[in-house]
Amino acid sequence: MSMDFEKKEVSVTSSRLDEETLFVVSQTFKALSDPTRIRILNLLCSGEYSVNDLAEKLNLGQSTVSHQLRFLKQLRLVKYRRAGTTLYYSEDDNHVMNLLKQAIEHAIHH
Amino acid sequence: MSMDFEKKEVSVTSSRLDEETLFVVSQTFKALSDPTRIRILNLLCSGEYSVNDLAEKLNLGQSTVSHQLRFLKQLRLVKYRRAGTTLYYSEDDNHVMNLLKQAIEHAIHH
DNA sequence: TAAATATATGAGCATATGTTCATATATTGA
DNA sequence: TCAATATATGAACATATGCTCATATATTTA
Repeated sequence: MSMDFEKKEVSVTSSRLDEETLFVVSQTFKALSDPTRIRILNLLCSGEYSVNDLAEKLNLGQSTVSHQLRFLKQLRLVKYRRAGTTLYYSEDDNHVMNLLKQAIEHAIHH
Repeated sequence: MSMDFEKKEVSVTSSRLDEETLFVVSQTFKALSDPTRIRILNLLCSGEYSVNDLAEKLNLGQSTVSHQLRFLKQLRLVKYRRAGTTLYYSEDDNHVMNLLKQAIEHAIHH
């Protein structure tokens, strides 16, 4: 039925976390820790959207969306394609989107 | 060799996120967005530890660890067992621990 | 019951974060 | 080139966050 996601145990590579790994991991989760960013990423799951599209659909200010997209773009979680003066944003990190989807599924079904 | 973790696509149940789901998801990721909490949870992957154990092993203040454990306990990510005056903390949410492990694996191997 | 040990808690502080407002920049078409 | 449209940016502000210090609480043992 295809709403399955992985429940298999994950083995731990290293118990010690080096500084860089710690930073990357915390930054990744920080990106997913804000409701506005979650809503943006969740919408981008369903395709491309311009900044104004996102702002309208999510009822947010244009500036708010733009700031958050800059944040997400900096972490390479989203990318954009230009068409005239319009920028169409889309997801750019399957792994992180998968983490988000897992958390959403888990939250909904519990 | 067992350091595999899931890479399968996850399907999306709903494009609209209700307030509660949004809150739960953001809180979950917020818990994982701080280096100190990541280090604590990562250590708890390998078993039980008292507050002082955690503080020593991670070179943190006792109060810092206690405050963070309260945070994690409130979200039911950890639980504890009492033995005299000592409280032994351990993980209490396989799903969230799995999210953390996936992110760590991904960060290390990229 | 008092001392020792382990942990929890609250206040205070510095820093981080997210939004808003105003404005700058960039692209297109007349 | 100028106006229109879309987006980006920076400053300012309120709030959230995480750590430290001092102290409170709880359990055990003498």
